[in-house]
Amino acid sequence: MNYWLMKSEADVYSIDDLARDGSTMWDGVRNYQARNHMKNMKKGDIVLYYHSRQKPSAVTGIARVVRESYPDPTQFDPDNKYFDPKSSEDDPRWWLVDVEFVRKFDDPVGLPDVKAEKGLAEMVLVKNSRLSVQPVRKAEFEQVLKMAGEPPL
DNA sequence: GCCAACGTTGGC
DNA sequence: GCCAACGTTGGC
Repeated sequence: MNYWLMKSEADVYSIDDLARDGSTMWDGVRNYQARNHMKNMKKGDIVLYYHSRQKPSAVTGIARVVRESYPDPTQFDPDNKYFDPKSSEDDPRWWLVDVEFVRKFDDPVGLPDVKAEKGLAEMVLVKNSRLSVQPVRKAEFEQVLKMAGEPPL
């Protein structure tokens, strides 16, 4: 089983929205690296849920992959903001997964805390702040859980 | 709200 | 195939 981190802006789709909906399509990713990570996700993989562009940005909970990659339907819809005229149903360019709610942290782990933690210095989140879907090492996942004061999964 | 870092596009 | 121009992300 693998671990990942996925970013969302809290006012666009927060961990509370995911808790309410139960599960969601992770649509709208238009970055090849992020897409490739989603293509590699397996059912049951665990996801750290991260809120970006807020004060402070923070890991706010945990989600789980419930459906492995399939074409992002928004790329084919001309009325959708994520429409991609260069993509086709025969050869889709963008793929996504479905994730389900697992847990919301009572005490989110803020980015400054992540950066201050020596054991997390190699996290993609610290090294490349722009990637919206990124791999996480098992030890990193466990460290973040510990910092949140959360019991193991 | 600013702007640095990064990714993509397109002219040549 | 290079690289300047442009657009977007996201920390601050």
